[in-house]
Amino acid sequence: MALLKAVKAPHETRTRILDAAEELFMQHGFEGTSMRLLTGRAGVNLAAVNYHFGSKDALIEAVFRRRLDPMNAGRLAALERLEKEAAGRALAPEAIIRAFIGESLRMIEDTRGGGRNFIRLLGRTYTEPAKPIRVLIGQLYAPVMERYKAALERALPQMPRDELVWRMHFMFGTLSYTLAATDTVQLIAGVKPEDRYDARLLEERLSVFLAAGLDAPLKSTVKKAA
Amino acid sequence: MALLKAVKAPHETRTRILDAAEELFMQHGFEGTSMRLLTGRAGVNLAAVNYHFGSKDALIEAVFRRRLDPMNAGRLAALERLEKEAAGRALAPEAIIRAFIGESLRMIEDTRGGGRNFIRLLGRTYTEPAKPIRVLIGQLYAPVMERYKAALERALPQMPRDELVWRMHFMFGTLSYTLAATDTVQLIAGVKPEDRYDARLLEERLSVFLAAGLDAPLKSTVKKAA
DNA sequence: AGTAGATTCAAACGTTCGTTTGAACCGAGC
DNA sequence: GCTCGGTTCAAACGAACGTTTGAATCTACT
Repeated sequence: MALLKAVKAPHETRTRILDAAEELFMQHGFEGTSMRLLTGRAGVNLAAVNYHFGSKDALIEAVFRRRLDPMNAGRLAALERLEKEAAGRALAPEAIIRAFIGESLRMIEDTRGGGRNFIRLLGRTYTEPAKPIRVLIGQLYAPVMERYKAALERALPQMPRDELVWRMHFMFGTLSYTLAATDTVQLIAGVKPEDRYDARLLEERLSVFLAAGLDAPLKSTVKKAA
Repeated sequence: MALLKAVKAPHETRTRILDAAEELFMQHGFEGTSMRLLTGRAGVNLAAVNYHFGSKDALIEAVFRRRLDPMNAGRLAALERLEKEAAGRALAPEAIIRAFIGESLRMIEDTRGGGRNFIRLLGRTYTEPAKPIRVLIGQLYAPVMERYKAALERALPQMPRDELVWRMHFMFGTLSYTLAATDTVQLIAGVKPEDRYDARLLEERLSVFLAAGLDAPLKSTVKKAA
């Protein structure tokens, strides 16, 4: 029957390539990772990437889709769960923030499944110069961002729309930089190594920091400097 | 006499190369920018980069040093000016933040001199995978970071050192992401185009947001989830 | 005018890149 | 037992890469 076909390791080669790509793209970037290095690490033939994915660019897209689609679905689900529980009452901004960042942070504890590799790769990619990748990321994120923007607008009805959009940018920047750069460019000494991958602690620190920034009182007048 | 040599355009070729590199590295990344594209844009011969800088890597380093050395010197000077004015009294955290980010933001208004290109390039580079570049950036920033960390420790004596270091990371991430990604990954729709390069407005928004996050009250106990 | 040093130039160097090719291999279905 | 679609393989493709070369050109000083 159709149900029984391909029992063992249905897409093993595909998966091995995706896993190796995740790790190597994170370490060396897209252009810095050659097909020979990648296929060597994955233990597959050089031609396997082009056979299974078509091209290197298509592989990059597949790497993102594999993780980002469920992650963003999780973000939407978390927000809806939150709104259901609230049953019409206003949501606390910090709860919305936690729903958004929690999904990323939980992946950073996943050392086995390679989720951490992906999260750090993702953080890198927000500032990626290559245009097709930027467009892809933008497309994959657009629905989530719209949804969270709407939720925050309801949670902070008194805040001007302009200001809220900027603060969302700030929040998003903090998250992506924290995920991507804390263990690469060590600009500020003093982070305890054991705290670096403690997702629970990081979620606490981030959400407290971000919630305060998001709720910061507006200065009604821009003070004029001398 | 030795004083009179090379009167007109002392290092014109060097400067043209640095300017082109700044722009192209920002647009296409380091590996995505070939020497042929770069020298073509600069209007110089293909061999000029190797003649004047030695190698592509050395050019990259020169690009950063040209802007980062004076920028970080400016940051140190701004902080010292602040402390001198305070004459021993405690500094407001927000003032320290403004001293730090102001130096970057002023460059983003410099469309003529290419400062904006560099600032955006810099934002990209914090998440750069290539190790030599990470090391270089770390070296160039280390003294400034130590200095600002000390200043913030004095301004916020009640805050645990661990927490402060993380919050500095968050702040730095927000700044670099904001500078790097505002017009590339437009994840959140709604930013008015005319506000995007208004350094004055951006400094207001950023410093209010960051100061609130930095000052956020600590949760004394990490609440336990079910 | 002549020369030495610095700079520019066109051309080529060897290497590595992503991709393609066509044969070899595999496991299930008539 | 044989065939056939799916997959893997070694080998090669042309293009693009960073760098080097050696002659040509320019500039400043005797």
